Amino acid sequence: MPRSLRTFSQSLPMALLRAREAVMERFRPHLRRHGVTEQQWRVLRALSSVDRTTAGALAGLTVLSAPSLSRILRDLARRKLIIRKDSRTDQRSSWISLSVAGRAFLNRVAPESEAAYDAIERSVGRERLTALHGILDDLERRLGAEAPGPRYIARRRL
Amino acid sequence: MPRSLRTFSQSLPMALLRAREAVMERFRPHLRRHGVTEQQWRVLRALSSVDRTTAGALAGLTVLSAPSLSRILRDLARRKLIIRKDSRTDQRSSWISLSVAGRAFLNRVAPESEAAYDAIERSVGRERLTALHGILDDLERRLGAEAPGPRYIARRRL
DNA sequence: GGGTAATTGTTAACATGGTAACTTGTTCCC
DNA sequence: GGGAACAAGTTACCATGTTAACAATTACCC
Repeated sequence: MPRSLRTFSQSLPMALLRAREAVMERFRPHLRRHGVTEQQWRVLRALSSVDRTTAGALAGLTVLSAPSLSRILRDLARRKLIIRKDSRTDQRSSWISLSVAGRAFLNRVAPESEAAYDAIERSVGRERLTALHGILDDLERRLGAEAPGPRYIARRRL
Repeated sequence: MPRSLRTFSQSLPMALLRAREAVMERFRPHLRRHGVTEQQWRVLRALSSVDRTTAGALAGLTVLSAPSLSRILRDLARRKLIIRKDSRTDQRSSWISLSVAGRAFLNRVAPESEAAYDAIERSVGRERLTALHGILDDLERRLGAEAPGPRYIARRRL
């Protein structure tokens, strides 16, 4: 087996991509059934944990680029799942929060999501999942410290 | 700290996404400099390890959807980095392989990629990386076995 | 062997992701 | 307090993701 071959299948980005793909397979069906995309769901989930926030902070939390988030927020606002309210202190940005309908939507979908997650935990094992989270967090910390680049938005943990 | 909040930042899909993002940050600059997208690079890398293959198999290896791959192959063929040759036994598909130019391109870019990977290994630690690969593979095996869905293309390892 | 079903890959249509450019507003700092 | 640098968000553009429909070929199986 030539070295290059082993390298490709063992490459970290591919391994992370495949793993994430395998996990998302378990969530996509019911997100689809409820009519939200994966990214929209990320935004709603993030909003469910912060009372209110700005677009920039949301972009960091959800790992979405500002332009993508901008469109997603527009659509979610159209569907009345979120509310935007102008900031008084900074007219460039606005406060974003879940609407009552948005919170109701989350409460409707979240249980299925939890169930899927529980199934994953049963398949993989709690201790292995815990170990995985630990390593992923550590990797992120060790790699994330450098080369923030321009217009970097801190992807701080909640 | 409410439970939902902890759940979001600890969700496995988000953790995998953030980790992959942190890793890709180290590769994007030089891919960009060499004028290939992340997905094009995945295809070239996969081709570098298989002599020749079909579109379906490539889709599995690179975790790209068939339509996306179809476009990418068209573009890479236009740039003369790959070669397509009709199969004799099955006229629906064709054999895809790197061209000489494609191989030269890989040899030019791969060293930088290797250097980035080495830097990651130094930051994270070899044993931690090995452990991570092990857990990711295991997770994939445990989750991937079920629900293949229609038109499933086996994402078998190299 | 011949009709039906399944497979392979492509194209089309539309939503999304990312980069860069742009607009507007804010901060800095002299 | 005024001009330059910076920051937040949106828009424009192009590559990709996704779903469906399609064409061509092959496999099934009666």
